Amino acid sequence: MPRSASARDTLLNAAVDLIRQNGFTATSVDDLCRHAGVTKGAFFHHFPTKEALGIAAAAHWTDTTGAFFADAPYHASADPLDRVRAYLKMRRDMMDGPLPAFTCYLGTTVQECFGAAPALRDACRSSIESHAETLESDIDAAIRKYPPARPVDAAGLALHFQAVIQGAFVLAKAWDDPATARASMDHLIAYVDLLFPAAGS
Amino acid sequence: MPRSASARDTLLNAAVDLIRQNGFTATSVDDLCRHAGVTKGAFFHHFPTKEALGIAAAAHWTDTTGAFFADAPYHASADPLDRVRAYLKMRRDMMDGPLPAFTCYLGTTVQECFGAAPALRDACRSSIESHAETLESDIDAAIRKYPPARPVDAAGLALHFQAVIQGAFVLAKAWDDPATARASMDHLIAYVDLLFPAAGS
DNA sequence: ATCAACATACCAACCAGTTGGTACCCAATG
DNA sequence: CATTGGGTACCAACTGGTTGGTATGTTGAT
Repeated sequence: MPRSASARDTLLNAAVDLIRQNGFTATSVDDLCRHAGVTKGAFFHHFPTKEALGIAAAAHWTDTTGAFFADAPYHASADPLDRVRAYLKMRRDMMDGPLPAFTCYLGTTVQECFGAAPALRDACRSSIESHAETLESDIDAAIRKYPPARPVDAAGLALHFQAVIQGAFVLAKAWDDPATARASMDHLIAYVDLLFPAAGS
Repeated sequence: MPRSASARDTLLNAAVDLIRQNGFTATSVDDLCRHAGVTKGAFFHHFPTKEALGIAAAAHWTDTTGAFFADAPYHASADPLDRVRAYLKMRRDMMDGPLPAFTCYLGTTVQECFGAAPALRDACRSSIESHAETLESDIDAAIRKYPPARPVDAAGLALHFQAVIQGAFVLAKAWDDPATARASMDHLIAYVDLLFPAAGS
C-alpha cells in the first residue's frame, strides 16, 4: 500500500465510472488508463488481467457503496419496518439525474461477463449478496413485529428488493429516463405496505 | 424478402443466441458469421453495420417472442385477473434450464449499448414497451373488475412486471441459478394477489 | 444483361498483454 | 554516515492477434 492514493485506486474509480457508462467489454484497458491518467504498464503492474481489474472493482464498489449505505440516515428510525421503508424510499430518490451516476456497476457487469468470466460473475454475486444481507436483520425484525399477509423470509425478500432495483435500472436505461425506474420502486414500496398490513399504510 | 430462409434470418437467429450468451460487444461479426455459416460479405450485404444487425435482431426478437406469447395458453381464462396471473406464472415457469435459453436479448443488450448506440437502445425500449402493451388490456380489465387495494394504472403495472422480470434475469445470471429468479417472480405474483384482494388469493 | 445474393481477400485501427527499462524508497552493511 | 542492494511503483514502446468494415469479385435467377 503506497502512501499516495495512486494508480491502483485511480484505476478502480475510473473502472467503476467507465464500465457503468459503456459496459465491461466496451471499456478498453487503454480507455481506463487514459481516464485514470496512468500508463498501461501501471495497469498491468497492479492487475494481472483486465478481468482481475473487474473483480477488484467489484470489491471496491462493495467497499464504497457499503460505507455509503452504512452511514445513510435510513437506519435512524426505531421501528424496523420504518427502516425498511426508508431504505426503499432512499433508493427510489437516488434514481435521479444522469443514468450512469446512479446505476449499478454489478448489474451491468454481471450481465456481460456471466458466461465468459465466472470469477467476475461470482464477485458481482457476492457483492450484491452482501448488500442484501445488510437488510436482513431489519426485514426479519419487521416480520416478527408485524405479521405479514403472506409468509415471507427475510433473505428472500431482501434479494427481491435487489431484483426490482436492478430491473428498474434496466428500464431506466432502455427509456433513458429515471422516471420509469422510480415508478417501479413505488410498486415495490406498495408491495411492502401490503405485505405488512398490521403496520398501517 | 427472399423465399429462402437464408443468410439474413440465420444471422438474426445466431445474433439472438450468441448475444444472449456473451453480450453484444463481446460477440464479434466473425463469431456471428461462423455460427450462422455465412461469410462476412453476406453479413455486410444485409446489414450496413453491426449496430444495424443489433437493431434488426431486436425487431426479430419482438416478432418471434411476440408470436410465442400471442399463442400462449394464458389468454384462455375468462377472467382478466386470472389471465394476468397466468401470464406471470408462465413467465416464472419459463425460468428453467440453462440461463441463455430463457434470458432476454433486450435487457442484456440495452445495458451495454445505452451509452454508445442510442438507436439500438431505442429499438430495445420499443420492443419491451410493445410486449408490455400486450398486457395492458387484461390488467385494465382486472382493475375495473376488482377494485385494487391501491390506485394503479395498467401501463405502469405492466412495465413494473417487465422490470421485475429483467431484474430476475440479472440475479439469475449473478447466482448462475434460475431459482433466484423464480423466487422474485413469486414475490411479484404475491404483489398482484395483494393488490386485488376482492378476487380472493 | 441485370441485379440481388452471396464469397474471397484484404485493411487500418484497436485489442489485451509483454518487454525492458527508470525512479524512488527503505533497510542493511561497512 | 555513505553506500549498496533489492523491492515497489511506474512508464514508453512494442507485439501478435482480432476488430468492424471494404473492395472486388462470382453466381444464379429473371
